[in-house]
Amino acid sequence: MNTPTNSSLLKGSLSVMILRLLEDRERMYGYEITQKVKELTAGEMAITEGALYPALHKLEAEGLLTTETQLVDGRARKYYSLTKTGQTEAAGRIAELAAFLENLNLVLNLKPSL
Amino acid sequence: MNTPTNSSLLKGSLSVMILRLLEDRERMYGYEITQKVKELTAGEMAITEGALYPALHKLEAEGLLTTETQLVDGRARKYYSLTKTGQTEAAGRIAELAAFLENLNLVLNLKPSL
DNA sequence: TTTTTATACCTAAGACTTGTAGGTATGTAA
DNA sequence: TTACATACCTACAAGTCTTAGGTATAAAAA
Repeated sequence: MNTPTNSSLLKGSLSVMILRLLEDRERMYGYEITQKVKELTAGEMAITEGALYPALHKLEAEGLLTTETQLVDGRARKYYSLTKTGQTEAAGRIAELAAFLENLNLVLNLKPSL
Repeated sequence: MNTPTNSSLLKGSLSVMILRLLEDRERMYGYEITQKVKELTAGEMAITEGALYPALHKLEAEGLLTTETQLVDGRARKYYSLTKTGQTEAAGRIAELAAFLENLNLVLNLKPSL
């Protein structure tokens, strides 16, 4: 397994990534999220657990996520899903981030390098 | 003057925006940067001065920027330019951010909404 | 003439997110 | 039996940003 090149996230993006992943899936558990992100980015992006779990707990406290714990192969998994409020909020926050990224690109004016 | 819709930045992007703007320009002063960002984003993105000036000072302390103060119309302007080190570092940090943004898009998998 | 707006710089305090660095525990492979 | 993958967690420090002030000059509006 190769070491991720991007060790740090842009602060504020993690919770939106979580919400976006859960928009497309019924439910996910924490460890699964870390693996899915690695998979989607070909190992280039790593979600640290020290950031992930507090983020999940905060989204749950905000009422955007609900949990159900399940025992699989003798190990406890905590599945997270979007609440109804979470679905609405997710759409809003994702749109907000998308708008920001468009503006960021306007400022950066990056030339296509490939 | 319309109120910016994006009140918050993705933490970490500001310094790269500054470096990118200075890549294309000999020199800029703080206030000019805030106006240029507004202009480029049609007023949607606002750089707060409370974030901008500390960021400029840090980049200068890191040796990436140099300053020259000039009096224009009775008001002092502090012009910032990239140092030689700054030019190298700018290229690196911009590439790093671009790579991160690509990975972020892979995770977000945003559908074209317009 | 006085007040407001635009220009132009600055800092302090607090909120918030993240990385580092630990910890616990089970199942499986070496 | 040792290491690795799975699976959860927290405390602390570092860093960036927003909010909310401050100072000062020039020009425009009231």
